[in-house]
This record gives sequence, C-alpha cells and structure tokens, in this order.
Amino acid sequence: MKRAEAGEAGSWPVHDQVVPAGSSSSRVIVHVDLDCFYAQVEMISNPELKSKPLGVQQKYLVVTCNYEARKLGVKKLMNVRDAKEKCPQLVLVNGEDLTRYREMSYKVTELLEEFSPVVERLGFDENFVDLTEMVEKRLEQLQSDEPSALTVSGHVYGNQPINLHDILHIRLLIGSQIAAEMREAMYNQLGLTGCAGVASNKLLAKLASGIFKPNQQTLLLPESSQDLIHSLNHIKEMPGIGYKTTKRLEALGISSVRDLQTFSSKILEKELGISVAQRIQKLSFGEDNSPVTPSGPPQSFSEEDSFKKCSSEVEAKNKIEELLASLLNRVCQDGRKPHTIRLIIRRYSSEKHYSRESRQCPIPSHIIQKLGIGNYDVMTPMVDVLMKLFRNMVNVKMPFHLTLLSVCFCNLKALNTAKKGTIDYYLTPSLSTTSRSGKHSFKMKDTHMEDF
DNA sequence: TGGGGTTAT
DNA sequence: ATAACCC
Repeated sequence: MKRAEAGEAGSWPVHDQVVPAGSSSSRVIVHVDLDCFYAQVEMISNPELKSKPLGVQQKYLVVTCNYEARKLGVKKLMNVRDAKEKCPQLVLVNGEDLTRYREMSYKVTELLEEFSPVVERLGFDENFVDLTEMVEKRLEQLQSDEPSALTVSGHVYGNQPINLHDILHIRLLIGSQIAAEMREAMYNQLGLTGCAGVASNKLLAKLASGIFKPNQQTLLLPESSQDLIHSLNHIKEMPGIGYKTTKRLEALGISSVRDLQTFSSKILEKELGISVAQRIQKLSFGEDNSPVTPSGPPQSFSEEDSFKKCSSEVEAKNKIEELLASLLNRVCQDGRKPHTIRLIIRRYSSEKHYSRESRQCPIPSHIIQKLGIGNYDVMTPMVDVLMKLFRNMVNVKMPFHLTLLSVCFCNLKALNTAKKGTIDYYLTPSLSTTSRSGKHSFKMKDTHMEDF
C-alpha cells in the first residue's frame, strides 16, 4: 500500500530500502497556517467588512478577529464585553455555524493535495505537507545551468546564511519555493492569505510558520533549530505539551525548554509514563519523527451547542433534534454512512474544569440504509435512539443542569464496496437486508439500545 | 472559553 | 468511555 510506504519512509529513517537511494533520511516539511481564518472567510463573504475591525463571535466570545481589530487591542478568545470596551467600533459576526469555514477549509486541503497527496490537517486552518518527494523530483530536474533557480523564498530564521554546497540547505530552499507557490495558489484560487514554515520535521515547521506573522513564510535551517526551540519562553508553548502535561511538569520544577532537556529521563518516565516522557523530551530537543499522516476524509461529524442551562428532557430533546437535523444534512453530502452515534453532555459544575460524559451505540442497520435518501424518515427513529442514550446518562427523575449537548456520527464506512469472495465481503457488516444472515457482533463494546 | 477535530489508553 | 492533544 502506498500509504504504508510513505509512512515508513518518513518515520523509520536508517537501514531501509524504502528510503529512495541516494537521499538521506532527512525530510522537508511545510506547515501552512491561514491568517485569522474565520475572519478571512467572513470578509470574502462580505467584502465591506475588509476595511473594518472585525470579530467572529461564538456565544459571548470573540473567537478570532482580523488584523484591523488586533491593532486596536482585540485578542483571540476575548470576552465580547471586553472586546467592545477596548474597541467600540468592532464589527461582530456570528460564527457559531461552521459550515462555510469547514467548506473553505477542505478547499485549502484539496489545493495542497494537488502539490503532494501527503497532507495532514490540524484543525480547520492548518495543514502539514511532506514535500520530501517533490523536492527530490525538482532536484533531479534542476540542471546546473540555471543559477537563479537556487534562491530562497521568504525569510530565513535568524538570517542564517544558506550554504549552497550543503544538500540539506538546498532541499529546504526548494521547499521554501514550493511553500511560496502554495501560498500563491491559495491566494489566487481561494483568496486566502496565510503563513508557512519549512523545516525538517512537523514540530520545527510549525514553530517556524509562527515567526513572521501575517502572510509571510520562514525557512528554518538545521543549524538554527536549537535557537528556535530555546526562543520559547515556556514549555507550554511547545506543540504537543498541553495543559495537563504542563501542570505536571511544573510540579517537577520544569518550566523552560532547557529544564526539560536536562531533566532525568528515568524520573520523567516514572512520572509521565514512558510514552509521553520520551516523546516530549525529544520534542524539547526539536526532534519529532512523527510522520505527516494524510488526513483523508473526516473520521467523524459532530454538532454541538452550549448554553447556560438545560434542565428538562423536552428541552434536551428539542436541542438534540436541531443538532441531528444539521448532522443528517452533512452526512448526506458526504456519501459515506456512519455506523455509530454518540451523545455527549456537559453537566453544570460551579468551579470544576471541563468534563464531558458520553454514551454511544451502533446505529440500527435499518436506519443506516435510509441515510442516503429521505432525511425525514430517519429523524424520528434516530431521536429515539439518542433519547435512550440521554436517559442512560441523565436520571431525568432527578433535577439536572446541563450546559452542553453534542451529537456525533462516527465509524464511517464507504457504502458497500465489498465484493464477494474478498476478505472485505466476510468482514463488512451487510448494508442490505437479504445477504448473509446472522449477527455480525464483532467486539462492539457499545451499548446496544435494543437490549434496554 | 467555542465548536469543532484526532489519537491513545 | 474517557483523557489527552490540536485549532
């Protein structure tokens, strides 16, 4: 399989004929990061907004804003009240419906996939692309008769000089040229601006893309990678080290990148587990062997809504119906069929940080069949399933107070490509009622709602 | 903190 | 089913 080869070539450097002959194991990775993505989409929808300070609002938060607004002191995830106080002229648009953002997001990913199919999405506004193969091809084509062909595009981190005799420099330089072409294509074809970082792995490419901020790109050469990671003021700025790990590291007296580099590996493994410990300690040295994993189509679809209070079953049912209706439209567009449905809630709790509970079950096969077509036939039975999940989580005879409801479709399967005689035929749960009798029970640990 | 996503356990 | 991570 092509995917497996690409992954192995990327993640398992040494001894391996999978790595193209003559090349080192070193990769060329680009991280592409759109500028204030939601705000850009809104300005494309309504060009009159381009000249104004603009914020995108979800509930009482300004989740992102354009650079006009940033100049006037508005920050991402700022309270609407604070933002208006800072910037009374701020124009706000509601961004709770992600449909147009999601569509534009996939257009960007598809555009990048035309350069190289190995594109990994990170959220709606970031993509990694493994340019290693593309760079190799350009190197082969590049005969020494064009001297001006070897000039870097964009910034070089630390203004480090490029050594044209160093093959690693040359490869990264060509990566910077491809990155510039990608940004040009995004602007010409989609009207979007963004940043790019080019480096030898995902961590460094991501850090590099954030150096020069709107609509610029930066190349990181290997000799400067230590400078880059030590320019981080705190370990929490290291991608891959999140809120929880940061707290645990701080409890160990680790706060800077150098603290983490020099901390005892043995003790770190005991505290965080061998997997996390080894991974983040490598990150602290700027090492990241994780491959760019092609995202492909989404693994799940979900819709959620948060609110101050939901305390009755009827109220919950109405909200769930809304979420489900939107989801059915999306799943219909996608073409594949979800085989699992999940309901997620968040209970009110005065000061406790963030905890969600969920229940999931297989979608009854008779509902799955009707998914592609008439959307209204499936509403009622699906709501019934969801309300059973709801009552499984929430004791409706007791008072309750929810602040979020979410419905998720996952376990998506392409419809019936299984051919008789293939492995797939015997492993794929039937989508038609007539073939292959019996229960395909597998090891589904899901709650089967029919059992209740 | 919103309204999403992913992978690992 | 939850917990961690990312935006």
